[in-house]
This record gives sequence, C-alpha cells and structure tokens, in this order.
Amino acid sequence: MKYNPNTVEAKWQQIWAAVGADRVPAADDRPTFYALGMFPYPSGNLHMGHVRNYTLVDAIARCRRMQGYRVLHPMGWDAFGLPAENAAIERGIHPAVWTHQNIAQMRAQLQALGLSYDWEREVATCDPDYYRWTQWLFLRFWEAGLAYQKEATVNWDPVDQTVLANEQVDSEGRSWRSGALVEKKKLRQWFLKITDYAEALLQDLDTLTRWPEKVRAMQANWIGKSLGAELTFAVVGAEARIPVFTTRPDTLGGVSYVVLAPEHPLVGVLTAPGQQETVAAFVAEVSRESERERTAEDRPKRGVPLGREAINPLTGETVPIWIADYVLAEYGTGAVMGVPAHDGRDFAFAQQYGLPVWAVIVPKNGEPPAGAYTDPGVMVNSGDLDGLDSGAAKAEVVGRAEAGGWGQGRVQYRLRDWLISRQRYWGCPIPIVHCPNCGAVPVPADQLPVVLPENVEFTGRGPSPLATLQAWVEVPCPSCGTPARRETDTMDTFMDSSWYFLRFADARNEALPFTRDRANAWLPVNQYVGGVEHAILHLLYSRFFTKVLRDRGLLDVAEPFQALLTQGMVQGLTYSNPQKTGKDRWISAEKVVWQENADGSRIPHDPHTGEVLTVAYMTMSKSKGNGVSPQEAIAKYGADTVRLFVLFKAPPEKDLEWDEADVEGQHRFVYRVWRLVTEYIAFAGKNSQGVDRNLRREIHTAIRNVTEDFGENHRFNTAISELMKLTNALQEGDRTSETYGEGVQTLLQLLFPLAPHFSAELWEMLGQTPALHEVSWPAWEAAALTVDEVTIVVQVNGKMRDNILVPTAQGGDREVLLAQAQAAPNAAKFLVGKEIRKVVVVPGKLINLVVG
RNA sequence: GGGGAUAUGGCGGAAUGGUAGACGCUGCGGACUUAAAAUCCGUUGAACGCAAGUUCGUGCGAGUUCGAGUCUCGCUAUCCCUACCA
Repeated sequence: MKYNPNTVEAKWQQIWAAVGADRVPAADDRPTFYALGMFPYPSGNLHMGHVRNYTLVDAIARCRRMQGYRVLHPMGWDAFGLPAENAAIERGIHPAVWTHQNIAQMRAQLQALGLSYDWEREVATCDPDYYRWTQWLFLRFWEAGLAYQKEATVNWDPVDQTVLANEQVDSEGRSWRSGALVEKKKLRQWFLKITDYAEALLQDLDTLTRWPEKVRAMQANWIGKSLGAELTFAVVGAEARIPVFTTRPDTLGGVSYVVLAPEHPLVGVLTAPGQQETVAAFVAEVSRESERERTAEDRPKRGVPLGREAINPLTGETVPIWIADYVLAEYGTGAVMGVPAHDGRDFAFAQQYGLPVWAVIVPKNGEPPAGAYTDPGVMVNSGDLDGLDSGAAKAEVVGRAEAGGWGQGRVQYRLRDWLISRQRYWGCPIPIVHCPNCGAVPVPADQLPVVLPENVEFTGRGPSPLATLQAWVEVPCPSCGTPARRETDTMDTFMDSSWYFLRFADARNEALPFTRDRANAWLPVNQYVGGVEHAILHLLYSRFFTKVLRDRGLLDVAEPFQALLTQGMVQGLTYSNPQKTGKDRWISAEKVVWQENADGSRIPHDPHTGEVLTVAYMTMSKSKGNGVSPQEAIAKYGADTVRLFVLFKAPPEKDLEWDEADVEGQHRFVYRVWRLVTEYIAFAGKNSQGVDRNLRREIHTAIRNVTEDFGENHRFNTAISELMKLTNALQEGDRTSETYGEGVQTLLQLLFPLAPHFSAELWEMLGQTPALHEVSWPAWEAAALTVDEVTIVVQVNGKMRDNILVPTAQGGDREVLLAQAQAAPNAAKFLVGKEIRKVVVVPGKLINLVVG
C-alpha cells in the first residue's frame, strides 16, 4: 500500500479528536505531568520556530502519557497587543475580528502538525472570560499594596499626539509611524511593585536547578543586587544633604567631587545664583536627548558645576558639587561620590574637567595602573585607615558612618518596578475608577469584567481610543456614587501571560481564575519550553505573579516552572550582497539569480546588480526573506517528516539549520519504515519461528537508549538515531524469526511520540489493538541485553593495538585477559623486547599493558 | 566593562576518563533502468602503504592520569545576553 502522508495524518487527527485522546483524563492515582510550550501571539501564521517549540513539547507529552502519567498539555493565545490595533488602523478591521480570524487559522495549522493538545482548555487572553480574571488578579495586587500610580516618563510622538511603546521608536529615536523625533513626557502611570520581591526572586533562582544556567544568570544580572552603603554629604551653606549610594565606601577618602543626576530634585535647591543659567541650559539639553543618545558608548561624559561645595563626612574636606549626564536619576539615590582614582567613569569625567585625582588604595604588589585602580588593595593617604586592607576599610567606614549618623550599609537592586500602563485600546482594561472624592477606587468584583467597548474608531493619532469614549469613561464612583472617570489605560500584555499557565489548570472556572486545589494539583509546570528571548521578562514576571499569589493564599507553589528548556532558533539559507549594507542587502531565495560555472557549480547572483552573493545560515526572519513556510513543508513531506526533521537535526537547545536535503533524508527514513512494516505485514504468518538473539538485543538496546534519551535531557536527536539503527537492524534481520514481529512493534511504539500519525497507521495495519495512543511505553529486559562473548580492547601504553574476544564471564579476569592480550598478534608486536610493568583492566572493556 | 555559552571530518552532529567521528546529509563508485527519477549495495578525517598496517588528528599551550574530545590551569576565536547601575 502506498504511503500518503496527508491522508494518513488527516485520518488520525480526526480519530484522536473524536475519541478525545488528548483530553486530560479524570483524576485518578496516576502521577501528573504538565507539559507546556510558550503560547504564541496570534499573528495569523505559524513559523518554524513555533513548529520546533511545539513539536518538542508534544513529543514530551506523548511520551509521558505512554509512560503512565496523567498529562496536561494545553494551548492558548497571547492575543492582546499592538499588531491588532495596527491592522485596525491600516485596514479598518476591528482588532477582535482580526485576532479571532488569526487564531482560527493558526489553530488549524497547529492541528495539522498533530499536536496532542487538550483543546477544551484553550484560552485567549483577549476574551472577556479570560481578562476578567486578569483584572481580578490585578485587584489582588492592589489590595496587597503592590499596584500603585506614579509619574513616569513615556515616549511621546508630538505629531500624532500619542504615546509610543519602546518598540515603536526606531534606532534614531523617531516614531515608526509619523517619523517625528520622539519626546519624553511625564504621565501618571500604573506600576507593580516587583521590587518588593527582588530578594525572593533572586534567592529562589537557586532552587531552579533544571533551568539553564544562562537564564538564571540573566535573571540574577537583571535583578542586580549590590551590597554597599548610603553615605550622606552635608552642603556648605545649605540645609540640604546629599545621600549617595556606593559599593566602595573604602574609597570615600578619595572623593574629589560629588555629582547629581540632572533630574535630581536637589538641583534646583543647590544651584548657586551665578550658575543658574548654565545649569538650566545643561538640564534642558540633556532632557532633549533620547535615551539612546545619552547612553551611547564612547561618548564623552558631560557636566557642569552647581557652584557649591559638599563636605566629605570622613575627612571634613570640601569638594565641588556637579551635575552630569552619566549619573542616572533612577538608580540608587541619583547621586554619586566622584572617586576618579578608583572608578573608570569618574576618572574619565575628572580628566574631561580637570578635577583632581586622589589615590587612597594601592595594589598589594606592583605599581598602580595609569588610569583608575578598581581592584582591592591597601589603604594609603587615608589617615588612620592607612595600611588597612581595602576590604576591611569598607566595613570600617560603614561602621563610622553608622556611629556618626552620616550613613549606613545598604543593599541596592537594579530591578525597577514594573510599569504596566499602556495608553492603547487592545489590552486588558485596568479595573479602576478615579473619583474626585475617593481617589482611585477598584471596580467591585461582581462588576468584572470591565469590558472593552466595541464601537471604537482607530486613527493612530491622539489619545487612546478608550479615553475619547465618554459613554464608557463616565461612570459613578463604585464607592460614593459621585460622577467619576474610568481608568483608560490598559495593561501591558505581559500581565496576561504572567498567569495563563495557572488558568490552564482550571480553564473553564466561572467563579474564580482557578481553584487552589487545581492549581496545586498541576503546578509547577513540569516542563516548560520556549525561546530564550523570554529569559528575563516573561519568566521573571511569571515568577513574581506566582509568588504574590502564593502570599495571597491562592496557591501553594513558590515557582511556576520546574524545568525550563530554551530551544534554539531555526535558521534558513540566507543570501546577501556583501556590496550593500542595511536592509536591502538581503535577497530572498526565490529572487536569487543562479549562474552556472564551467565546472557545473552554481553561483548565486544579485537579480538587480548581478553581484555575487554570499550564502550563510541565519535565523529566519521576514526582513531576510529566508523563512520556510511550515504549511508548505507539511504539504510536501507530511507532518511526521517535518516533526522528525526538527527533532533530529540538532539537540533542542542549539540552533537548527533548515536544510532541504536533510528533510529529504528524514522523509526517506519515514518511507523506509513504511516499507519495512508493510513488507513484513505481507510476509507475516509464514514461518514465524525461533528467537533471533542478536536482533532481540538490538531491540532492547534501542528501548533502553531511547527511554534514556526521552528523560530530563530530551535528547531527541540521538533517540531518532537509535530508531534508525533499529530500522537498519530490522532491514538486515531475519523476517522468519518471531523476534522480528517484536522488533516491528517496538519500533512503532518508540516512534509514536515523535511521528504519531504514520506509526499509528502502521500499528493498525499490523492488526494491533488497542490503538497505539492507548499503548504503554515498552520496557527493556536486562536479560535480552546479555552477550556470550565480549570484545576486549588491547592497549599497549594507552594506544589501541588489538581486540580479543573472551567469554562474558571472563571479561574481568585479569589472568585470562593478560594471557590472550600477549598472544594477540598485533599487540604482541609492541611487546617484543619490552618488560610489562603494569596491567590495567577495565572489566568487559579493555586491558592496557604498560611496557618500558 | 560585566555575565553566559560554544569550538570535533566537506556539513549537521555522536561519544558514563577507556576503539574519536554513532546516526544522518553531501560527494564518489556500482546495481537496477532503453534512459532518468526513486530504490538498493559499497565507500567517504588526513598522510604513507599493494596489503597487513603505521603515523597524525577533537581551537592553542601546559598539567593530572596507565589512558584526556571529556578533568585542572592559562590563552585565542566566535556567538548570545547585558551595560555609564556607582
């Protein structure tokens, strides 16, 4: 019978859906397993990155089902966000309509891959049934004092009169839509107090032993814990005091100036009369610069003096006070003590403006470097601290500061509170009403959800569409009934995705986002799989949510994701013209002009200029035109081949090169199995007799190795190579033995999690019942793995010289091995005239003769 | 500047401190075919050799060990993340 992937795949997808093969089974005494891939944004089309991500999770989920777990394997949609609003602006289609169309299309694409989702738990974050609970959870944060408002800087497009997201500002600081230079503007914004959890988020990284080291390091860096001190400088002739944060209190004696951020609140107070204009001009100039300009590398540091002096609390010396663009208002106290001798940035600044450099630490041995000396050392020029180790001096200075009331030790985190306000329509409305009497009042739970109004006009200009809808905005205060106004900001979409894994545990609950029991039953996610691009934000926010919800008594787990796998990118063949720079150097594959050389090799050329192109594998992206459509690949080869290819070509965490020849190779493998099994079926029943011990050993070796490869490390690439070996062994094996049938069945069982459709079909054709998705994972028999004789490697001085064959029982017998090794002809050559000084035996493996 | 990762044939990649290169791709040779495709068989790290085999070989340099791709120390290169974070 001819193998037609598309027919076979459609058939089994229908069968599994009809019998509910992928639904979470009712609770019983089996252990649970929660397998999750990061849910996608419904752009409308699946790309290869999705295919790889979800195939990995599916293989894990299917294998765990066969191994006797109750598996939760859900899928949903991260469905709020800007692209839907852009579609509305550009094409006049409502974001909800556009989004739901895309979801329908992508759901069909996922289904064509044969992914074993429990679709009854599907969620879309833009549906009121979901975002109602996002709002409900926001109010739990509010109750806990973890949601608050404050002024914050936003990107403001002066032409369109609208707020822009960071990703809508290009590298030159211009609006993507209007092209106007983006300005900074202060607006009152909502924040979540993630900084309250900085220490817990940092500490618990240690418990995530099955996360990649890389991701844990990235999160730790992002949280950025620094141990140091806050020290206070008094100001000559003024009441004000300047607190600074430093990690190097030992260098306090070397301070030659104090410097504030231009935005520091004390700037106005402290500026001397004669410096008013200079300072005002500098502050204005800095505020005009974009973040990018201000933080650009190798840009000279700039500043101006305030015309006033501060008093060094340790030495009593006076030093000038400056403001400078290299000091950040948001970090620490927004003020820094300038120690040019021991800080690279301060050194550069001091050089620029001729400020003095006073060294107070020298290396233990050797000469101090020409620039700043930032390593530990010995104190000098520091009065009674001289001779002290700089580490000890740190503690001493902090001790004196605490005793003298001018400072104390302090922990500083780099992590900032999470700004969740977005001035847009297509997001979850923040369930708050602003009342002139009561202030910010939460919308009562029984009035949730605050539903997004539908009759909205999208222009891309002016304030958020929500703010212009008077009928929606104007409501009575839930508390006192006074006419009040709804909050018109919506939430960052990361809010929606910070708890979706909890909703899947109880997706159809209409009374709560989830019950505590269900959450506890399924969480933490046993295996989470996604791209490393979410290593910080999504994963950190989800951890934060989980900890807050635990502290609010909504569930009992401290961490949402027990094991994390960050899969590599999918790369495509990429043609670029080295003569060009920028976006137009990429030539998509179908546009490349091929010219044949005399020797038959084909060289790619630019279709416009005729220049020779370079070829490389690069991450697939629209702009490079190097993407491969999953739909086309599935139509051409079938989902099983595509699945096997993405699993085989590289280990999961490495980048994967989409190579058509390798896809063909995988297709050949599928066909080979098909032919092998159908030929066996045609043959079966004739002469089935006897056990083929060698074949049986290969079968059970394959079971053992594949089972191990399906463990925590998810080595699907080597699992598939084991299956290829088993296939090769069967091809060479004796069909008349009864072992052959065992081999064929085992092959299909092991293949099922990876390539479910055609293995299920062949299983059925074999006449096996029940259907393959109900069959459990095979176990290997230790007895089947034994051999009568083992090959022992003979080494002389550690070099392989010969092999000997000995009965298994004697594989560790020193005398036997030594005698045979000396007799082995090729080894013997290297023993002539030499004395054996030592014999090393590794039982069952090798014997090494050390001679001299 | 800080952090993380990686380095093995023509290519993707395998190798609990014990036969380096499994498995696959490509290339080459052959079978089948009127021919081609498909399929099947053989071969495919380098050098020397008729062969048996020998020598070299896992980015570079040391070290530990009977034995190192693997462990230790020191470098180099590439990639990714992050960054005036005081």
